[in-house]
Amino acid sequence: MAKPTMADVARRAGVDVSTVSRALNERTARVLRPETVERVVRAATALGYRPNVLARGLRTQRSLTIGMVLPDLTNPFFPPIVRGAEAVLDAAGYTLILASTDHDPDRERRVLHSLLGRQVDGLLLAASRLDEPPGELSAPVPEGMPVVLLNRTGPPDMPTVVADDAGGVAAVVAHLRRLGHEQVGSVAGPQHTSTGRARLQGFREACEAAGSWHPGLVECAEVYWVEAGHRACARLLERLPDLTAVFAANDLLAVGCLRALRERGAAVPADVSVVGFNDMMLVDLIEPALTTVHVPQHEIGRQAALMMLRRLAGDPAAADAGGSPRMVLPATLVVRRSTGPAPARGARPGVPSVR
Amino acid sequence: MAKPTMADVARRAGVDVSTVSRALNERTARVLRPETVERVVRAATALGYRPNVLARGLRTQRSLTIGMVLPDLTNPFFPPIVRGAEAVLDAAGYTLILASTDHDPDRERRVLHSLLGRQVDGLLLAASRLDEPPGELSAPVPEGMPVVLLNRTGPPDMPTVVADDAGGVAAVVAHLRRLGHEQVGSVAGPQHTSTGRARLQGFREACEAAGSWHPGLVECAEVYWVEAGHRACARLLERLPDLTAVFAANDLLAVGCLRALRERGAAVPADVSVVGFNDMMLVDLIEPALTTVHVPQHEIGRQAALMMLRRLAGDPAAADAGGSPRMVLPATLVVRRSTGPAPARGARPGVPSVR
DNA sequence: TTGAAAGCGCTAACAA
DNA sequence: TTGTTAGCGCTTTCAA
Repeated sequence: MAKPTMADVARRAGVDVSTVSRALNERTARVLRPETVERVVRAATALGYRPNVLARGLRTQRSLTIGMVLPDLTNPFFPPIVRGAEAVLDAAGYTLILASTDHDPDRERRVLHSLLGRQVDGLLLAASRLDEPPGELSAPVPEGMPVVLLNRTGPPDMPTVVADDAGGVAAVVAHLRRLGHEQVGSVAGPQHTSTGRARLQGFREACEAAGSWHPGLVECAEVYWVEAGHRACARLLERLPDLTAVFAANDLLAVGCLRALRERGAAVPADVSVVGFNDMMLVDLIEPALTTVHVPQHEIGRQAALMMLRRLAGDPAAADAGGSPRMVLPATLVVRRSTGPAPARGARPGVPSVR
Repeated sequence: MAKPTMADVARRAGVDVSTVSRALNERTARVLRPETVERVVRAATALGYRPNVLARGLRTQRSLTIGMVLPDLTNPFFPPIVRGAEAVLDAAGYTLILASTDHDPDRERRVLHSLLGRQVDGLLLAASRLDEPPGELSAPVPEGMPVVLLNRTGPPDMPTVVADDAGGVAAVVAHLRRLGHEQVGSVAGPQHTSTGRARLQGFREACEAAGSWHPGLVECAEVYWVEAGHRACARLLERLPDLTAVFAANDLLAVGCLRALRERGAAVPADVSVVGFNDMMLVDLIEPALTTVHVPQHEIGRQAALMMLRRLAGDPAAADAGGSPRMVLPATLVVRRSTGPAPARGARPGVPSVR
């Protein structure tokens, strides 16, 4: 017999299926006579019985499944987040279903549609687009469907877990100022993402506080990818050849900056300092080891999942708090080799400075 | 009304649910009067109806779901594979469910159990352990459940997609010999993985062919991770201080080797050449850019998924072929900066050679 | 061309 | 303490 069902177990144990159901369910097993439970369990294991989670879900209206939507699993930023979320959801009996959007709103719609069709109990969104009208997602999510936003912001009434972008950027700018850099440029992230905006905003505010803000200091990359950073940095250097430091809104962009600078013969950090964001795996191994801002990815996933579980449990505390918890996890500067003292005045990129 | 069901659509369209079912199903819609279909479709969209895939699955005995088991999503090797598989499965209407084992047979068992409970239609296994008796998995997989192995080998009757490890390793050894290296050591991968074994085996054969084989040339890492590579390389150098080249069975291990060599003051590639395996993202950016063997990860995922689809379709061609297709995808050497000519004889690591 | 009815595997009243 | 019954949302015979 291919897949034993509850009826098979019932027959073998000489009881009704409902008794099997009760015996196999933690909560209801205690109402049965222990020897009955024993007999059922024995029959079940003998047959290699495995409950059909889908059938149960159909009956109980809970699939024990959470959908997680992200732009691209290939971006090293996401796997640790996934593992973090997976760890807590798995422990609670939930299964995670991943879906990639490739930043494509159309794909996001399709993907959301598919997840909803699979009756997910909740949605972890790491990819909501900011340019949608607040309160709307790119696909209609049913009333009351628990949603948690990760590393993105969205409608104010939606639970969110983000890293402290502004704090991280402020630390970066302070670090560079301390090293004597006055001309600090930035390769910003895509401005349809909330991290892209938040980090640019943070950069702007930090510069303004230091009295050195100028719109020309910023060049935006279209996506968080090495090539985009390369191009954006090239444009930036074209305009501001005297730059002594560049802050990239993302490690991948920073790597692109490193390349652009190398091509121009500028030494890092002797001529130009470079800072990234995220502290992705392996960026401590590139040359020079990248100074960056560490974002607690695993913890972001964990906390988002915990928030989701609270929602699913209908946590009264969460409701009492009067709205949506917005969790901001600290982002901390990690100083490595890609930043150094500003070159002596008058020195030019390409002309190795003596430090 | 929270979630409109087929009954809601039927009521609104003034037909029976069975008619709704027929109207909404490509295959059966053509038996209905076009205007009926039209009416049903209109009612469905008006209500924002979304078919319940779980309920359908319960009835049709197909969940349109494939489980993929892998050791660790955080290992950069896997995401491209996942995307490759996802791309073809998604196009065929299937959803992928990922599960991580962390190399723990116990977790693998649990994870498999969970996937089977979710009624997956097939299993993509990137993590079967080789030390299980052939023909057995670490959890009982039901008769007839389609299984495809990725980047691992297993029981001979099981469809498999692997990279050409032996060919890749042979190219590595040939490359190093051409550069004049005679003392080539290897930091091998964990020997309970098939890639670990295949690459060690390939290394051994290549050395034997060159008449330079010696068991002492190899040191095994316990896992594919930077620290493990670091330790293994340190042990290797302890024993063979005159080594001029080391082949690591994996890029992460190679990065560990780079660290171990740096600690000992050996320059790469001037004193010692280092080669990795896999061509993981970002290894072209570390210093020195890593010479490695490119493994077509995305393609591995794609092909495995295609194989799975063929199985699911009960492809007669596959059956006619008389057994399990075993696909071997070419692995190609990518020469970058971490390999160079062997240092002049007599030169010692730590003493910069003049080349 | 459409409707009626049964049933996928399970849970949860309600009875006994 | 256990069995009977109904039904979750859907597909698929079988009739009409």
